[in-house]
Amino acid sequence: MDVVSPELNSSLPDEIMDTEAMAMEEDPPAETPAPSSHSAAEPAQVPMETEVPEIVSLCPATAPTQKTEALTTLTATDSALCGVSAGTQLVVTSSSSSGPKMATGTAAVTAAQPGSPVVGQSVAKLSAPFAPTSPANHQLIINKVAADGKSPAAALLKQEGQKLLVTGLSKTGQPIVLALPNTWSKPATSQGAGADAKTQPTQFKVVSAGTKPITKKTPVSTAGPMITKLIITKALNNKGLTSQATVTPVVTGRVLAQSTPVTPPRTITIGETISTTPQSLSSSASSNSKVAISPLKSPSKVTVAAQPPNSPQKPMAVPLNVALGQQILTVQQTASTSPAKAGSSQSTAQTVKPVQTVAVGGVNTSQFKTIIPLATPPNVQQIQVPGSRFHYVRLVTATTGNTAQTANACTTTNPTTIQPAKPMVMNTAAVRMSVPIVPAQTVKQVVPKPMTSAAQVVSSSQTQQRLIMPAAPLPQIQPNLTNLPPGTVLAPAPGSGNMGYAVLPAQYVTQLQQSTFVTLASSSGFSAPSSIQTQARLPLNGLSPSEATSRPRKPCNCTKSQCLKLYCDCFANGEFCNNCNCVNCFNNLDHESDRLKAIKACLDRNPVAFKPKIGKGKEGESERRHSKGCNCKKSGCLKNYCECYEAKIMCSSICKCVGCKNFEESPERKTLMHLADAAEVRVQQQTAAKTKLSSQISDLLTRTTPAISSGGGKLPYTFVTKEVAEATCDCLLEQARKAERYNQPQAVAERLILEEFGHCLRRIISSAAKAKTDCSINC
DNA sequence: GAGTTTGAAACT
DNA sequence: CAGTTTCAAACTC
Repeated sequence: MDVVSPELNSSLPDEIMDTEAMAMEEDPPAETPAPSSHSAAEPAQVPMETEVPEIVSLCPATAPTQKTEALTTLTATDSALCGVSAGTQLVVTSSSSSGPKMATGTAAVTAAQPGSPVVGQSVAKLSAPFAPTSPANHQLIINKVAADGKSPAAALLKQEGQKLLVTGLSKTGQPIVLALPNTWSKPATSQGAGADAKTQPTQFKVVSAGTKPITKKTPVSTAGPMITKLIITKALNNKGLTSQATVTPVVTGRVLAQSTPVTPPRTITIGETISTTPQSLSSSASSNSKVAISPLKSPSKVTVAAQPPNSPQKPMAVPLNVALGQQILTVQQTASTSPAKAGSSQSTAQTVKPVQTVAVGGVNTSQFKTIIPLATPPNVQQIQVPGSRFHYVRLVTATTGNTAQTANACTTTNPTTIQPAKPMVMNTAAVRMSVPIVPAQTVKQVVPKPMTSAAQVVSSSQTQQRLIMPAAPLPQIQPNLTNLPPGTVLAPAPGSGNMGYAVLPAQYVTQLQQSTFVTLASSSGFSAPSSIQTQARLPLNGLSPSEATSRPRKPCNCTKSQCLKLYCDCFANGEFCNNCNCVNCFNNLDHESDRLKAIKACLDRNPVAFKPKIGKGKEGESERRHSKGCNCKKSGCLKNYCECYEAKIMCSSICKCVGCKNFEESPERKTLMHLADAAEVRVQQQTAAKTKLSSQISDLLTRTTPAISSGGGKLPYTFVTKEVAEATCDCLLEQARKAERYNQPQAVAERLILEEFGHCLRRIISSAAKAKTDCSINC
């Protein structure tokens, strides 16, 4: 598979690079030692990267004979994993044998495939010594085994009892879930197979969706620095549910190639079945028991959003039509609502999951990395990088053969959901695309706005999405990807033909994420909503995640900038204009070329133009502060003209403002804050009151809604019917006549009438209550 | 809603 | 880098 050129890699954001950094150039696949050898104590030399915990790359070398395609790539950074990589060998064994039979407790990850070459030497090694077992059980168990059983890495894992959940899709769309149980430390039964038999490795259950046959052998990218993140790439051979899992080549760095026959989706669970760890997604970020695979410094936690296995029982297919160029790709997402099935080989669902989401959670949920590859070629991987406003989409082309296969799989899975679409003709060489596409705030759980441009994503429903990319080749622009806003199309990687880097607009991703998350939520039993929201909530420009999430993007009103300058908030936020009031807007895919140029121009002027302005301040200072500081002169920094005030932060030492009143002790600021708080409270109260009133009215209507009787409109619970009103009036008139008859004063007459009215009301109410009671009894 | 004010972005 | 202009949002009436 073709991979991004080194140049592009170098230009990628750090987060991305970290993920990719694992490139295992050192060990060509062919030279990869046999799995058995890996099981030995020989520790792989893993390049350590900075503070980030060493990353383990579970990338088996590609067997010379294997023709494979890049599949699922899991990237994770974790101390535990790092420890593993550094000190121990990771053998990934995919095996159909039942999980219980698998050895557990060691630091080795084994991928079962007899005879399959294993692991890159650079780090963790993937070996495949599993006796192929029952096909029905498409479990891949990755056992982490210390070479000598005393590996520090193993110890680390045991000590922390971390949990690793990795879910992803193979390139062919097969979901792969790696779950590292928090029961790391718990010794399990020894594994009889492989060199790991002596060890007591913790079990990794790897269940993946069936893979497709890959006809093409793609080059593996060796370029790029060593990754600090864990990259697990694996292809499973599920052919006919009986085939052996094949761990193939891996990719150092980026894309893994692998050839495997198409099979039902499999879920790879490390350590535990998904069903046993339902909380993983939702609570992963906050759970200390989990191993954090994070590009950031989160040594103790690794949270990887899992892509739930397809479940035949309740498949939720989310077809995604992607038009790249003039071609349309159909991507279908299938979610399973029955997590228990995840671990079983029967996961079976014939469907292929095109979308892969890998969320690498940092500490406290604020750091994530999400990769959502689309099953169809090119695979689209969404990467949510912690600390970045943008979401990155990684597009990996697949072979045409795969494309057809994917389409078929989708059809098989859920024909009704499949959208007629042309398979995209891709170059045989796979191209990885990594570009920021969406500001974090856009990844919120809100209904995406409909795209106004035909060239943009069209979402006809929650289950259908269409990405349309410009047909014309885009300029060979390779802006600084680190700060690249959405919508950019990058120059094609060498050998990738026309393929380029396409940046999807925020809406695209929002929609895509929604569907993906829904899929995740419905399957595997995780509390998807929470996890999704957690993932989606990244700090944006100083706004708390909740704020960013709840605040809808304001439409711009640009008239002269064509929305291609930072004046435009949409553009500045890396979004396409959508439902805006702008005039002559170029901030859309219709003008992708111009947009790219504008982006490049902005980046030329300011390399960090698209980075959040609100970031962490110096130590000891406020947690959040404006990266550049404001320059207010007249507003006293107490109006929204001031970017600091607007972000609800106080001015800092780097501000150049004049007459600043936006500081902690400022009485004006306090007053404003109080007023603002009071106003907010009022609004909340009003909202609550309205809600309550509405609820009460609704409830009242519900309770008093009369059932129409057959007799002409009489309603059992109606207090005042026509007859009752007439009778009441008669009573009142009778009182009036009585007063008149006895020449009573008017005041007395009025009193008599009112009293009678009161009597009538009481009788009406009493009758109504009785009728209601009777009805409730009879009905 | 029109006009004004404001400060960031863009330009020189 | 500083000064000026442009621009769109925030604000006022």
